[in-house]
Amino acid sequence: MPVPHSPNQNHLLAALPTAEFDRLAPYLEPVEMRLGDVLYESGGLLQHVYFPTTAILSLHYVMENGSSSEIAGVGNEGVLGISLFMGGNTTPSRAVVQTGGQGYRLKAQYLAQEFKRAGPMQLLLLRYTQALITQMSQTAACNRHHSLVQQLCRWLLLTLDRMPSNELIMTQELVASMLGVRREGVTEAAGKLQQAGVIRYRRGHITVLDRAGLESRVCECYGVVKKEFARLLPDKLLRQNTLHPAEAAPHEADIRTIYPAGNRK
Amino acid sequence: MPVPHSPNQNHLLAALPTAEFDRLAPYLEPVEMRLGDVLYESGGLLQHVYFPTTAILSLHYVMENGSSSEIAGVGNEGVLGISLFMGGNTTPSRAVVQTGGQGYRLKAQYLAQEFKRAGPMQLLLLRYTQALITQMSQTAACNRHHSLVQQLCRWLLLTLDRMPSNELIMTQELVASMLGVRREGVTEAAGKLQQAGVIRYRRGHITVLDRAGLESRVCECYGVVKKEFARLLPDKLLRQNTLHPAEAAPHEADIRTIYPAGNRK
DNA sequence: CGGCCTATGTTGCCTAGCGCACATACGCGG
DNA sequence: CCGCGTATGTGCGCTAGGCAACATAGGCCG
Repeated sequence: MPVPHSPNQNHLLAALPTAEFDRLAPYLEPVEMRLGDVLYESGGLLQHVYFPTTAILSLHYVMENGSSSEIAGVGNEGVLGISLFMGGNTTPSRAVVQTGGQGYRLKAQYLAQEFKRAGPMQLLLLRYTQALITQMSQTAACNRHHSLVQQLCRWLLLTLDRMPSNELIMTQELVASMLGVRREGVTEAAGKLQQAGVIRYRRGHITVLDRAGLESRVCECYGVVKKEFARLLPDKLLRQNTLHPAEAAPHEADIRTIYPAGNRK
Repeated sequence: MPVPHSPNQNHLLAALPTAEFDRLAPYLEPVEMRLGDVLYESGGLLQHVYFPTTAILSLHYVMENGSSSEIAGVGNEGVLGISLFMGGNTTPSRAVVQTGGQGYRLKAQYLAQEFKRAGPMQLLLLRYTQALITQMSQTAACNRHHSLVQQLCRWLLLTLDRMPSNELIMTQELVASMLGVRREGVTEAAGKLQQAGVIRYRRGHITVLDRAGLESRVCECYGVVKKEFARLLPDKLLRQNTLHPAEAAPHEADIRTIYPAGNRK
C-alpha cells in the first residue's frame, strides 16, 4: 500500500503549466527506486529522465582506483538526466539511489521533444541545470577547502532539505563514499556531531535532532547552493505565477496534503 | 601590431554556419584581455559573453576566507557567460584572465536572441555547457582524490591545449590560487617536475619541455575531460559537416592560416 | 533464542599539505 | 649598472585525514 503519489510532488513537474503537463502526463511512468539502485553507469546510454518525488538520487564520479565522490544530489527539486537535453546523451558519471522512494520517469524522446518546443519546460530545465552547476562547482571548492565535519554538515543539510523526515537510512560507509572519504573519518565526524547532540545514529539510521546545530557548523557552501536554487527556481516560479500567471496551480492540493504525511519510519 | 585576428579562432564561432555567423558578426567586438583582468565578479550582472581566441579565462570560486579554487577554464574552445542563456544571468563565481590575449565579446541580448532561435548556436552552446559540467565535476573529484603533482599536471595540460605556445606566463603564486593550494606546495611540485626535466621555469614563466612526461604523471581526470570535449564538440561538428553539411566551411581558410603562426614567444 | 553478518568503535602509524618565517636571487626600471 | 620589489627556495612544526588491523555489538534470520 504505497502512499498516494503524484507527479506534482516533483517541483519541476509541478511548475509546468497545464498544457505542458497534460502533454507529458500520459508518458510519465511511476517508478520505485530502492537504495543502492544504479540508474545509470558512467558512459551508459540514457533511456529515461527521472523526476524524483520521494527518492533522492546521487551523481557520483567513480575513479579508476575505485574511490568515488558525489558530484551532486538530485531530489524532488530536480531531474536526473540533463545530458539528454544538453545534447550529450550520456555523462561520465554514475547515478545511484541515495534514499529509496518514488519518482517518475519519462522516455528520453518525449523529454527532448518537449525541450525543443522552447516553452516553459525548457526554461525550467535550463535553470535547473544552472543550479546543478552551482552545486557541482561548490562541491569542488568545498572538497578543497573545508573540513570533513563541515562537509558532513553540508551533506546532511542538503539531504534533509530533500526529505520529508529527519531520519536518513544511511550507513556511515555510504556517507563516506558520497563524500569521498574513509569510513573511519565519517565515524569520527559523526561521533563529534552526536556528542554535541546534533544528530543521533544507530546501524544504518541517522536522525537529525538539531538542525540549527548543523547550520552553525556547516561551511558557507551549503548556503550558497541553497540560495542559488532559491534564486533560479523560486517558489514563485515553481508555483507557476510566472509560467502561467492566469491559472491556478493544478493538482496543488494533492501535494500539500500528501507531502507532510511523508514516509517517516 | 597585433597578430591578425579573426572570430574564427574561437571554435564555437568557427563552427557556426554562414547564416548564423553573419547574423552575429556585426555585433562581435574584439577585446584585449590582460592577465589578471576580472571579467566579472561573483554575483555581478553579466553584460557580455566572451569568446576567447588567444586568451584563456578561468572561472574561480572565492571563499569567504579569501582562498579560492579554479572551477573550470575557458579557452578558444568555448565561451564565458553560459548563465546568460541558461537563464540565471549571473553565477556565484568569478572570471579572471589566466593568460592574456584576445577574444570577442557579444552583448548579452544578441546572444540570448540567437540562442532562442534554437538553431546551431543553441546546439553548440548546450553541448559546450555539458562539456563544462564535466570539467567541473572532474575538478571536484580530482580535488578530493589526487595529489598536488597530478593536479598540477592536469592543469598544465589543460592549459597547454588552449595555447599555441608551450610557455605559460604564470607565477607559482597564480598557479597556487588556481589549484587552491599553498604557493609553497606549487614550488615543491613544480620543482619535482623540473628536476625530472618535464618543465622549466623562471620568474613568471613556465615552459613545458616534455609533454609526454606530463601525460605520464597526470591523473585520469585530464583524459576524461579531454575525451568528453572531443565527444561533445568533435572536429567534425566544429568543421560544420554536421551543422550545415551542404556548405563549405566559411572563413575556414582564415583560421588554418593564422592559427599555426600563433603568438609563440 | 542463537548465530552471523555487517555496522560501528578504536588504536597506531604515516604522509601530504598547511602555516609561518625566513633566506635568496632574478630582472625590471632608474 | 645598481637596487629593490617580487618570485622563488627551504626548513621547521603541526594537523587532518589516509591506510591497516582489529575489537565490539546491533539486529536480522533461521
